Amino acid sequence: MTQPRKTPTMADVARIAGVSPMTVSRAFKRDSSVSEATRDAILQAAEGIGYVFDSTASSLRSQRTDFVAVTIPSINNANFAETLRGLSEGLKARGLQILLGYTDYDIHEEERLVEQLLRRRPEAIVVTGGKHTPRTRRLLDSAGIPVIETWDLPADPIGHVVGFSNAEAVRGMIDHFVAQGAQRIAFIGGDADRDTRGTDRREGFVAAMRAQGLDASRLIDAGAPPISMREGADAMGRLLDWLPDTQAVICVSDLSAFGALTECQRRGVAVPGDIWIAGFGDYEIAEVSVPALTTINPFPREIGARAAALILDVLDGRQAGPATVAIRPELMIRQSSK
Amino acid sequence: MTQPRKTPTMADVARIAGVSPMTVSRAFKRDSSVSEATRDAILQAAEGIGYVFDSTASSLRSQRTDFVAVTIPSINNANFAETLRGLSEGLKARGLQILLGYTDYDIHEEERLVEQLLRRRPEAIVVTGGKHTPRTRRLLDSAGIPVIETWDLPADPIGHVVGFSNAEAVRGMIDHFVAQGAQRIAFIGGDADRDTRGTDRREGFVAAMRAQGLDASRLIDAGAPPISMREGADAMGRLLDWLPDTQAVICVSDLSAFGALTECQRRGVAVPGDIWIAGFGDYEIAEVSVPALTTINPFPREIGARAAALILDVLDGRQAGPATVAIRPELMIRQSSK
DNA sequence: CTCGTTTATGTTATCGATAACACACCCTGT
DNA sequence: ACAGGGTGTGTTATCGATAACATAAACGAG
Repeated sequence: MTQPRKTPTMADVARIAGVSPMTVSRAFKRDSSVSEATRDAILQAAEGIGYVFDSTASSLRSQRTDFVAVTIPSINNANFAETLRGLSEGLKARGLQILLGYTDYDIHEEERLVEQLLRRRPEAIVVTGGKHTPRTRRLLDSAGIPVIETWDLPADPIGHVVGFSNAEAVRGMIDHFVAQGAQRIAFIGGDADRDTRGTDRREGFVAAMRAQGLDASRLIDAGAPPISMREGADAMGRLLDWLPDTQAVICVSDLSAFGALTECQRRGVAVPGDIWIAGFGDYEIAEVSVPALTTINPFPREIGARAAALILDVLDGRQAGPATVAIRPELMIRQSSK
Repeated sequence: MTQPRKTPTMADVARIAGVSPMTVSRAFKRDSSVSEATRDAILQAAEGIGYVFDSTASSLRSQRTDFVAVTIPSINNANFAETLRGLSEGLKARGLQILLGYTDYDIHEEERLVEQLLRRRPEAIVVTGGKHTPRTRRLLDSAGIPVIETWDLPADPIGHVVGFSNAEAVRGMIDHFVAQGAQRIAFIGGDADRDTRGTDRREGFVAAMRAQGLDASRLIDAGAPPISMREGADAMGRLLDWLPDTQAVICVSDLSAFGALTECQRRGVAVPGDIWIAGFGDYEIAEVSVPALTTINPFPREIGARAAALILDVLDGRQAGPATVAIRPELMIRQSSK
C-alpha cells in the first residue's frame, strides 16, 4: 500500500527504454514484431518502475475488452460453479476474462445485472436459462455480441444455446421408477415460479406422470430457491406425514434429496427399502452418501466448456448462424432407488 | 443478435434529446443537477435507440472503474462462495462490481491472476490468505489501492486484514476432544503445502497436540486441495486400517469429514460410539448429516461483509491506517463428537 | 432595480493505449 | 546494381465519456 506519486504509463516506460510508446505497446502484446532485445529492455524498464498495463485505456481504443459476461442464479451451487469452471478454462487460453454476476433466481435482478454487465462492453454474454424479462431480451438482442443461453432449451432462443430439456430429463427418471414397479411417485421442489429450471422439472414431472396414467398430485412445496438440504428434509417430513404410502420421490436437486434421505434416517424409514429417492444434478454428495443417490447428471462442466468453445468459434468467424448444442443428461442409477 | 450499424454513443442520445453530451452524462449518474424533464427526455431517447452506457470510456476519463478485484482459491467451495456473497452484497449498494478470479490453491497462479486483475485498475483488491509470491507482494504493495487479506491473520500483512488464525481454531477443537477424554487423535488433510490454510490447520494440530503432551503423528494425507468427500472417505479408510485404535479425527474441512463419516457407515464403525469426527467450515452438510458433524464456524459470510465495509471505509476516507479485523471462529459441537 | 446566488446547461481538453499509416533499413535474387 | 519484400520502429489521430471551467437564466433580497 505504498502510495507512489502516480501510476506510471506506457509513455514513462518508453522514455526509460528509449523507444516510442507504440513500441512499448507492441512489446506488451507478444505477437507483434519487436526485436527480442528491444522487448527485453522494455519489459525490464516496465518492471523497474512497477508499470502495470492499463486494460481500460487499451479497451477503449481497441474496442476490445476481452471480457465475457456470465450470469448464474447462485454463486453457491456446485452445478453452476462447474459450468463456470468449464467456461473459465475454455476462455482463459484466449485471454478472455469472465465478468460474473448472479441473479438470485430472479429475472428482474437478471435484468439489472445484464444491463450492468453490458455497460462493460463484453465480447459475449452467457446467461443461465431461457426465461427473461422483455427488456432483458431487448437488451440482449441489440447488444451486438454473441448471446448464449444455457441450462435450458428455449423454444425461442435469443441466439446460441447450450443446454438440455429439464422436463425431459425428469421424464426419464419417472420411466425408471415405473419400470421398477413404482406408481405412487411424489415430487419435492419449489412451488414458486422463481426457479425456472425447477419449475420446468416440476412441470415435466406432472406431464410425464399423466402420460403414464398416474396421479401427478403428490407435489411438495419446498419453498423458494435455492432449496437447501434442510428444506428438503422438511419437505420429506411433510410428505411422510401426509402421504405415507408414497413409493418413490423425485427431488428438484441432490441437495434436497440428501436432506430428504436424512429425514428418512431420522425416522427409521429405510431407503431404498421403504421408499426410493432420486435427486438432480449429480452433486458429489449423491455419489458419496450412504445409500448413494440416484440422480441425473446434466454435465454442468461440459455445458460451460461447450459454451466457451462456441464463443471462440463465433468470435473467430468459424460459426456463422446461431447454434444449438443439446446436452444429453445421463440417468445415474444408484442404491437409493433399487 | 440483430447487428445494428453501430453501437450508439452519448453524442447520439444528445442529438436526439436536443442537449449536449455533457448533459446526457449528468443525466446518467443520478446525482447531478439535471432538471427532471430533461432527464426523462434523455433517458427516453437513450432507451429509444438502445443506448447502453459505456463504462470503459467513463472509467478511462474519470479514473474510476468501480471494480473490486477478488481472488479465491476455488469457485466450487461453499465457504468461499459465502465470503463472496458477503462481499458482493456489501459492495453492490455503492455500485462496485466484483472482478473475480480463482487461483486453484496455487500462489503462482495467484501471481498471474493478481497482475491480470490489476490491469483492470480495480478500486481495491481482496485476496484469500496471507502467503504470496514475492512478485505478488510487490505488485500489491505498489498498486496504490487498498489491499485486504482474508481467511488468515498474516504475521506481516500487506495492508488490511479480515481473518482468523486457522491454527488456533484447530487448537480449540483439540481442547474439546481432550476434555471429552480422547487422547489418540488423528488429522486428515492435504499434506502438500499447496492449500496454505489447510497447512496452517495441520500445523496447528501438531502444535496443540504437543502442547497437550499427546502424540501428534497421526496425520493422514488426503491429497492435493480441493479435498473432496471421496478423498475424505479414502483417507478415513486408511486411518481405520492403520490406526484402528484412533479415538477422534479432525478433518481439514466438513466435506472430507462427511466423506470420513460415510466410510465409517460403510464399515459399520459407529459415530460417535466408536470414533468421533470433526470437520471445519460449518458447511450445510455438517448440520444436516446424521449424525450432525461437530465443526468450526469461521463465519465466511461475515468475513466478506466486513471486508466490504472496510473497503467502503477506506475509499470514503473514514479509515486511514491499515486495519485488522479478527474474526472469532465458533466451535459447533454436534452429535459426531459426543 | 440591481446585484449576488443558485440552477441548469454548454465548451474544451483530456484520460492512456493503439489502429492506421508511413518509412528507413537490410536482405535476396536476377 | 536495382527492384521487391520483409523487418523493426515512429507519427498522428482517435476510442467515448467527463473533469474543469464557463455561462445563461431565474430568483430573491436589500
